[in-house]
Amino acid sequence: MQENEELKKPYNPNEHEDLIYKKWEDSGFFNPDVCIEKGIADKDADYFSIVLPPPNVTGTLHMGSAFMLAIEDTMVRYNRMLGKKTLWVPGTDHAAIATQSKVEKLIQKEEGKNRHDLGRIEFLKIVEKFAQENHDTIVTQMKKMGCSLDWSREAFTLDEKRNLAVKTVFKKMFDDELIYKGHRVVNWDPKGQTTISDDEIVYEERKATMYTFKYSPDFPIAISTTRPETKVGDTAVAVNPDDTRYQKYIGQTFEIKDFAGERLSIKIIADKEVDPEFGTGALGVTPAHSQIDEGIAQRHDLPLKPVINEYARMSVESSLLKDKKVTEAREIVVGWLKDKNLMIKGEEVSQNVSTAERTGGIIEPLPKLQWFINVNKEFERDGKKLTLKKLMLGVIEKEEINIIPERFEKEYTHWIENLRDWCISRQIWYGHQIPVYYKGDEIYCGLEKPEGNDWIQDEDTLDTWFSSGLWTFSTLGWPHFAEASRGKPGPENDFVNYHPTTVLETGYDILFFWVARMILMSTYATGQIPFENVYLHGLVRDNQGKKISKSLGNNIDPLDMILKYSADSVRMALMVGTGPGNDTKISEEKLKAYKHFANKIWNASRFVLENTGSLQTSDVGSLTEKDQGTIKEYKEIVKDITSDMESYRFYLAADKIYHYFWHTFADIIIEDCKKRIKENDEADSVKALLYYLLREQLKLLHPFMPFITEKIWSLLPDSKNLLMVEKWPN
RNA sequence: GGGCGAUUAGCUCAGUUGGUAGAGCAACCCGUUUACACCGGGAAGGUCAGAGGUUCGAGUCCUCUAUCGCCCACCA
Repeated sequence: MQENEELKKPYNPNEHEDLIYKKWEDSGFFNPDVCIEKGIADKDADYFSIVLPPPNVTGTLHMGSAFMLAIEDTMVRYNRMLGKKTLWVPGTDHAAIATQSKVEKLIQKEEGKNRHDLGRIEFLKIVEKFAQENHDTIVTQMKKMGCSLDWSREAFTLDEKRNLAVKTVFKKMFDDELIYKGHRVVNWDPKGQTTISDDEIVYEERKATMYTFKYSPDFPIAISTTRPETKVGDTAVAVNPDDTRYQKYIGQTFEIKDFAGERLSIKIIADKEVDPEFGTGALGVTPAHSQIDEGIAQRHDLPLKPVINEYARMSVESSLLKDKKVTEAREIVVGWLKDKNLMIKGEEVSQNVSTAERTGGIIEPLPKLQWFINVNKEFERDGKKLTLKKLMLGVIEKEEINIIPERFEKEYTHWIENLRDWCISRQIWYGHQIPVYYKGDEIYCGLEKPEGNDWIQDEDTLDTWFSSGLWTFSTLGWPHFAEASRGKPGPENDFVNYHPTTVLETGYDILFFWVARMILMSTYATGQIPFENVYLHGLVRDNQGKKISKSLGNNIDPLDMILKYSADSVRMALMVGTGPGNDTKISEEKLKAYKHFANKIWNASRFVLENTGSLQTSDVGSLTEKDQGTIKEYKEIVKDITSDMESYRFYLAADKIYHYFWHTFADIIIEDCKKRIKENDEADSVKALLYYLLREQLKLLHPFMPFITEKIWSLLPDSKNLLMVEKWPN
């Protein structure tokens, strides 16, 4: 047969995949407006919408991204085949500090310059070029994976539309006094020269020495610390109110004339947070350089005494310590204590050191004037008193949002309950500049710079998660939308047509960073939940179970794997058997297994088409009783698979269709039909059965293995439309 | 310190609501006038981490223990 000439050759995915993707793109069916226009989706049909978690433009896609894309594209294709108005919005994330610090490292290495050598405008040009290059690679990678994203709606977290959304939300929060500027001890990253939020800290376990000493010979209480250099900033010693050893000193103030060249005034206070069992049971309070101590200081009205500056150097007058790096200062203070016979002991302990996630810098808690989102402040909404925290908790408690797997709901709730105010200002250049303007003592927050020449905009930029928190609605046209346009097609009406989104699919590792913040931002700014379901996937590990990373040298590039095994095989290898919230191991054996499966599909299709000739539609009614029974059994499988798809059990659905195709259809049904063909027995029934089962299974397989199924579909004598817009069987 | 997950064949893992233990890879035997050797058939391999409990019935539910892993807190 002429039309099946292509099937005679072995399946070569590289030859077909790009061409098939082009066909899909040209069809316009990635865009729901086109689907409605062409009658693929009814204009009154349900919608299925999902935003792509925007990959960071810091780099290119890894196996974890491929996993995410496979799951999401499977969902999207399935729902499109159900006839829903299906929208998957693509985009990328500027990733603020991550991108900036990466570019800073690059120019330091290549040109020996830092960002200040270049200036804000010049530096940003380089960052933007870097971002653009990565963006382009990422887009290519997503197309290679077969993602049916609506490229006409592509967004970037730092483009103009998203900037408008950011400014609008900021102003709303500012006016509601949920955003405030405050002087507080923040996490300062001396390496990145910026504040970071609590969530951007990673703890590294290191060995340290815990020193126990007295401030002066006549000071009555010994204290312990791993950071003696900060002790020049102490203004109190806190003890537990019930600790009988120290009760007599509570309320007294001791003047210490010389502590490593500094004068200290130490008040003895009682605070129940102090653990009498730990160390000496007394805590030296350093209000300026510890967030816990800051809290104690506030309760007891203690003065703040900053002794470390932004460069992690000592800012005290003591000639011993002035301008010394904290690590040097530590040695100096230890030496001084030993000299003066004040050191009682030093023992080795392991402790968690706070480091900045993106730069690796050791965090120095410092008092700084910064912008915060107040998560505990009450505000009115529809006559009810709310806080952002309550808003975030409520939607999970009331089950407006369903998290899959369920166990993460507990983790989410626990995290919110312990949430502190979110520091959103960053001293970096790449990001959304804070929409606040100053003129003398005047302060103005607004979308545009106010009239008059003397207004100066706040130099800081926003935490990247501020803009990604708006992602579900900033990508759908908010704040520009009109309720009256519901049901009318076109991107300008997306917010009313597609929000709340149906599902958010992302890694469990960013549940707090991102998912929680989207819930906060969306419920606050739009009054709508951002999504109805959250599907969390796990990490992709290597076949030894190790986390995949460039530094470990076990990095697997999805593009290499696609080239070697096909995009369909990569997708299947990632999907089969990996339930939500579970990590998966990827190995070449697994990829090979699904490459074999693709080959199986190709060859079985060849066999069927060679034997069914120009048969077009299967007249299932004329089948023998036995063959009708086979189809009945098959339909049970379809029902089962559909129910798995509906319940987000893609890992099971993929496995079931794989097994049915190979071990029932190919191994049993085809083998049986071979005999019947040879004996020329019930030829019409055999043909109809084979053609029907092949054609139907291509539909089931399509969301998982879109390329090969679309290719074979195009070779069927009766394929008129693209398989991607065929109806899912029932 | 608090929380969560995992423990099933040599290896990697499935097993959705409790109903006679499954797949892939590896190893073993047989098969190539063939849709496919990127294959087919067959056989082998498991007191489902351990102990106790609920049940007519437990890999699945409950309790405890052990080992491994992750997250959160951060004891100064």
